[in-house]
Amino acid sequence: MTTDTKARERVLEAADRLFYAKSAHAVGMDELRAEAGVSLKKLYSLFDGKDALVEEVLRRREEAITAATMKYVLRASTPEEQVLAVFDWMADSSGTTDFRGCAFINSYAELGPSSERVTAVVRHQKSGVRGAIAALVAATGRPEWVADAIFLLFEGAMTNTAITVSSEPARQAQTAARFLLEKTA
Amino acid sequence: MTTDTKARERVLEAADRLFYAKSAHAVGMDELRAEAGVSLKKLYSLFDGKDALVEEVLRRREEAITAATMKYVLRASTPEEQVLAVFDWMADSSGTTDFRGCAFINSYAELGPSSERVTAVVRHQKSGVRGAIAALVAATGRPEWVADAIFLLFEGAMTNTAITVSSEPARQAQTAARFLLEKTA
DNA sequence: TAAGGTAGAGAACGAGCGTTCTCCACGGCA
DNA sequence: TGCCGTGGAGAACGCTCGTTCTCTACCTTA
Repeated sequence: MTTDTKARERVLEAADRLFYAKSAHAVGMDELRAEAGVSLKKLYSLFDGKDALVEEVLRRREEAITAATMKYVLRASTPEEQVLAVFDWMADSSGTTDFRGCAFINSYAELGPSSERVTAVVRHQKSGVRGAIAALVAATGRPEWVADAIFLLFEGAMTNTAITVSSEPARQAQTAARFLLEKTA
Repeated sequence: MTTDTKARERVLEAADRLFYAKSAHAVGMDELRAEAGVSLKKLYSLFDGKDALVEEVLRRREEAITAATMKYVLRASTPEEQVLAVFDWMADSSGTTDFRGCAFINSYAELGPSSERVTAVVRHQKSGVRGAIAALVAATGRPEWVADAIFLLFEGAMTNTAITVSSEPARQAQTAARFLLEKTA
């Protein structure tokens, strides 16, 4: 049904926004119901409870973030600039006041110990990001350890842009990544 | 009273261990009471509720981590090796199976949105680590942006050693930091 | 020994949660 | 028009949690 698909999307959008902003355990199903504009009955007919909803939100966000970052990457012309573009995405994203860092790291911190499935989704996203950066770096002809370093700079900058509420860490990471690319040319 | 001091320390030690391992909201006050071997009455006579306990645990952990890391740093002979020693601490720490990454990032993810005080403690720890690394790097004569980069490598490696359950990220970050120091000599 | 105070064990309380159930209004169809 | 099924609103349920209260045993002291 189209109405079901739309309601589903409204729930996922609201859940993504609320879980990310307030952490999952701080968002009740009733608050989510109100935000999505559906009844509790429909909510539970669309999803198998809160745990399943959290997992689906994370999987959906993984796709959305990948797509958003790729927009920045593909806009760049040289392979080196493509690598550095991921930090432009981060700097722009952290400009919004509701930036809270990496949703996967956050979910791992909150739910990882109690949910093997959340842990699996988080590991999947991390290996995906690492692989994507590795591919971009490989296209520049640099060795793999440079990709490892840039991935870790990316991860460190994600958490610290959130904590410091500033895009500075994103720019600092970009500066370091540029240096690594230059000195390994 | 000595008995109060000892009970206090037992509670803090148990709280630190349990909160870190399972996240704060997943640990009940009764579980904590059992683990610390005190009565609920004593627990509430020693601390002003769970929120205050979480904050005190974080402050205590900040001191403990700083001291533990400094042991590694002071063991090294040259300024450059002192900088790199922080990654030895991380690699060794992540060897324990109960390593869960940075307790401050984890707490920020879980409690930051709902607790301004937790956020303040986390910011304090992050600026402390950043300042400590900056001081070590300054002692080597390198520019400050190198310190920024090494701090972000450190942060990224902390989360990813936990998620991947491996000390590889710590070593990768160390390799990158060594490269940065060499090329800015 | 008797009294009083202290501390532990754990019951009790109130709130909030995830989830299910009840009730009713409404719309399609014979 | 009368019936049935669908879906929404929100009450209800069972559970867990943080916090407080009650009761009792024990230790101290006059």
